[in-house]
Parts: sequence; structure tokens; C-alpha cells
Amino acid sequence: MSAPGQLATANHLLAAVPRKACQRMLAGIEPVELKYGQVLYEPKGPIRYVYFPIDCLVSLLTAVDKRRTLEVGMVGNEGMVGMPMALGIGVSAVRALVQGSGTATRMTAAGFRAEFKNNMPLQWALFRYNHLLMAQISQTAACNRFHGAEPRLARWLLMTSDRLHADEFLLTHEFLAHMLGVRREGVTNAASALHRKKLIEYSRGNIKILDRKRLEAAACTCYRIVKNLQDSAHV
Amino acid sequence: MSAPGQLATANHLLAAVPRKACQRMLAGIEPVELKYGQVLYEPKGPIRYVYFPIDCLVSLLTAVDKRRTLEVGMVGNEGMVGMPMALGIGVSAVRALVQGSGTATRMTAAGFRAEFKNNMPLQWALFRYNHLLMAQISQTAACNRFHGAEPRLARWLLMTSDRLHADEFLLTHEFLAHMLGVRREGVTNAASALHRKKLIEYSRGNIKILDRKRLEAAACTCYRIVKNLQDSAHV
DNA sequence: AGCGTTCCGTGCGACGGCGCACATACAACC
DNA sequence: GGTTGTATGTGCGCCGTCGCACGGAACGCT
Repeated sequence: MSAPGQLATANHLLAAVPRKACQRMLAGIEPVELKYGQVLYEPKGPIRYVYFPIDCLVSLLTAVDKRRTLEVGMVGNEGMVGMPMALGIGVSAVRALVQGSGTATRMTAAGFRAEFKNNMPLQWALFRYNHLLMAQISQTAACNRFHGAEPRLARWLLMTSDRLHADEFLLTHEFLAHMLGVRREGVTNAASALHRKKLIEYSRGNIKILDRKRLEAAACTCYRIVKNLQDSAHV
Repeated sequence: MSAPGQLATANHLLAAVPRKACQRMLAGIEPVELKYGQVLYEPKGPIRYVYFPIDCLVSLLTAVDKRRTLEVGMVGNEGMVGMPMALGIGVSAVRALVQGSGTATRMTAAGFRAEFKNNMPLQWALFRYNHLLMAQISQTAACNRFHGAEPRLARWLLMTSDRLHADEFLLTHEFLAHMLGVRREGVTNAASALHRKKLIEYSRGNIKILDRKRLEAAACTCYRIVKNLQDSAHV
């Protein structure tokens, strides 16, 4: 298998595309390094590329004002960033922020449009993913309303861990606050509570999951609900 | 124009379908009366029909447990209920609850699938609507996290009014509590606050908007954000 | 070594929502 | 026309979060 081919199939959606169609796609695909903090789209901004994460992680954020933001979706190598393109829309409704550095493959909007039109397996995979993403966003909405900071933090760490395939990653309380829609101090409280229970440890922007099993027990059931949905759809 | 034809084009999505293709669709379309409280889908439940509301209103709800639910989306005659079908998915992720009685047209899942496959204008309209719905859900998620009960109630009443084309409708505080994800007493408080400001009046399940302009000022900006998005997409 | 910056911990008053209990009020129906 | 049921108003203690203001701690740089 060629290197680009490896890159392509390291993303679940691209892996769902038959090899023949995949070969044709490779012309339009290029690998990119995405770095923590990078903004891929802004609300109402154009979608110049679509991204298929390999080992990076992208957050979808919605804001109500300049300083209050909330993560509504999380995209790892099970998905694609730029879903509006799969619906024929060229602008993003949300901010897409790189939350974990790593590699991805990308296509230009035009290249994607051309390929997508005639690639039925890709269409099917993306539509199915679109449905999962909506389910994730909906569940997150209810979760953010009803659950406290601590269970939500636990859930968020688990979701991140799943997508980065790692139990240790770099992010500050400040950053987490913007994801969870709480104050920085709220994150500190929740995190230190999880630390007291020996579920995680952290220091200066580095967070490590110590006990995944029990961390899941500390998280709200929203984690399992969404995860079961995604696992069952993976086939 | 025939009566079924009128029914069809009273929904914005169906109205976007050219007359010729529309005639072909009519065979599969039937009008139905939807009544307040009726549940069209349950989470993980099958989608037997898709619905195109005419003058009724359907809420999309997500739950975190038996008694705590939250509205994530609202569908009137600008949309369709059963969007997963447009993505090739036969099960719903959310509960679809009739919030305002009225008429709709519906198609069987099989009938819709057959028509949708070859009807490009319908595809385009539904994909665009799907994108708007995601934007609505995302904004609602952030709104539910950051804004208090009173602005959210104001926003909710305005959105309902827009979709029912009426300034008076039937719903109890209890019902609103499930939509907004707060206690019944919380709704009572917020409602009486709006009443004191002479923006609304209500009695035993009947709510009337008195001053639309100022009610919009009392609502959070999320109302305008979503409405502007939808208006601009309507073309 | 010294300094600034970033990241994290903590304390405090205020506010809003929760859960509960109960008081009212209107409606419908024998 | 009194009973029952549903819809709404209100009070109270509790808890989580907010906004703010610090104090401390680790790192990087010169």
C-alpha cells in the first residue's frame, strides 16, 4: 500500500471508500499538519478545504458572545471537518478549532465537490456520519444543560481520549473552560475533584487519565449514549 | 391548482420542488392532522413516515433521563420532520413531539426514499435545510448553557410565533418546562416577569404575545442569529 | 539569579436554578 | 353547586456557578 493510501485509510470515512474509487480520490488529497490552536473555519466563513483527521482532533464551537463559547461537536479520525460541504453548503455555521495537534488529509472544496458528486460510497459514509454528528450535538446540548461541571469534564476527557487514542494530552484549564462553557475556576474545581478520586492527574497543561474505568463511572451517561451510537454505526 | 397541490406547496421545502417533479410526488403524499402531544418518533425508533408541516409545529427533544428533556430543534412549515431519511438513515436520534396542532403532509419512508433518490431539487432543498437545522441545534445548545430562563422563554415564544404564524397559542408552563429544560416554577417566574413588562399575557395554557418588538429585545440574541441565518437561506 | 508569564489554587459574596411543600384559582362535570 | 382535576403562584433552604480578587507555583528567558 502506498503512503498516501495509508494516510487515506487511517480515517474511517475514507476507509469506507472502495479501493478503486479511493485511488481516483488520491489525486485531490494532500496530507497536512494541524497545530493546536489553529482555526479551520469561522462561523459564516468559507470552507476552503475539508479535513479528514488522522491523529489530530478538531472541536466545533458555537459562541453566544465574544468570550463565551461552547463545544458542540468533536471530530477525530472517525469523521470529517467541513460537513456542510457534503450538503452542498460552502460556509460553516461553527468555528472549527484544532484541539489536538496531529496530521490530517485535506481536499480543496472544489476537489471534494467534484469527487463527492459521483462517489456513492463516500456519500453514504458522509451522510451516515452527518447523522451521528447531529446526534452527538443534540446529546451534548442536553448534557450541557443538565449536568454539572465534573461529570461533563469526565465525559469530555473520555471522548478526547477515544479520538486521540491516548490517555495523556495537552490542554489547560483555561482551554477546557471554553469547551465546557464554564469558568476557568470551575474547571480547576472539577479537575481537582477528579484528581482527589485518583482518576486523573495533571500539571501545567498536561492531563493524564489514570483510571479509565472509574472515570467513565464519574462521567454522565451521555458518554455511553453517544459512544454506543457511534460504535453500533461503525459496523 | 389542485387541493393536494396547495397542500404540497404550503410547505417551503416542497414548494422548492419544480411543478413537474412535484406532480410525480403527489401520489405518495397524503395530508394528516397532527395533534398536540402526539409523538412521531422516539429516540432509536423507526421512521415510518416523513412529515412536511403546513400549519403545525413539531419539537425535537433530547433526554438525559426519564424526566429531564430539552428541545434541541423546532420544525414548522419551513422544514421536514424525519431528516435522517434524507441521509439514508431509518431511525431517529431524537423524540419528535407535536407541539402545535395542525395539518401536515406525509410520505411513507419507502415512498420518500424512492422519490428522494431521483429528485435533485428535493435533495438540494433538504440538504440545505439539514444544514440550517444543525446550525439551529448548535446555537440552541450554547443558548441553553449561557442564558437564563427569561430570555430563553422569550426566544422560544418568538420562534413558535414565527412558525405558527400566530401570536397566540396553547401551551402550559409544565410543557414549556420540558422544552426549556427548567422546572415548571422557573417557567412561571420567567413568564410572570414577561407579563409584568406587558410583553405577554397568559392564562391556563393559553399564551398571547402582546408586544412582539419588545419581546424580541427581552430575548437573547440567539433568536436573531438563527433567524437571520434562516431568512438569508430562504432566498 | 532574577524576572515575567503562564498556569493553577482558593476564598467570598451574589445570584439563579433546584426540589419540595403548599396555597390559590379556574374549569369541567355530574 | 360542590367535587375533582388541572394550571398557576409563592415561599424556603440548598447547592452550583458566577465574577472577582488574590496567592502561589512552575516554567522560560536574559
